[in-house]
Amino acid sequence: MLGSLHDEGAARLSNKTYTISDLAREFGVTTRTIRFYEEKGMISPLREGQKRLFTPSDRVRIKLILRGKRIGLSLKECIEVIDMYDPQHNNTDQLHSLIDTIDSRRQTLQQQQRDIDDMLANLDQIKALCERSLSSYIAPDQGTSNRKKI
DNA sequence: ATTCTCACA
DNA sequence: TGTGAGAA
Repeated sequence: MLGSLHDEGAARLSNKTYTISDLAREFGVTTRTIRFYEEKGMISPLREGQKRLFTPSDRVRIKLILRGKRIGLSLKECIEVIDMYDPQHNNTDQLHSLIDTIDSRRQTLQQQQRDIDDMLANLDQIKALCERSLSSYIAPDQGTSNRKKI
């Protein structure tokens, strides 16, 4: 937020950079997570000594990774989509590929929904069995139960 | 505050 | 797909 004048080397070429904690804060993830993505080859921040320097482009990549994650894409799927982006062209290939990935995701989700519906139905069925079983026990004799103690 | 590595779910 | 601990 604050234009920083206190960084000797960093800001002189109008090259904005971010520290790992800058981006972690901005995106609401831990620094650990960002390092993890780097380890997976999803981003390649510059180095200044040991410190990572993230460029605006790294920042966008992280934003896209997180966006993909939100719709349930695997990290691998996120990369596949992102790496297909080519600023020089139409990116119709990328878009078609993304649509395929989304369709695939929908299929998985719908199958899971069917599985859940199925389990829910089974649950209800077994519960009904239990309740029938219980009522067959207490039905014969309800009057003289044991609640007169105290 | 950041980095790395190893372990762990 | 990440998190936590310990050391530098």
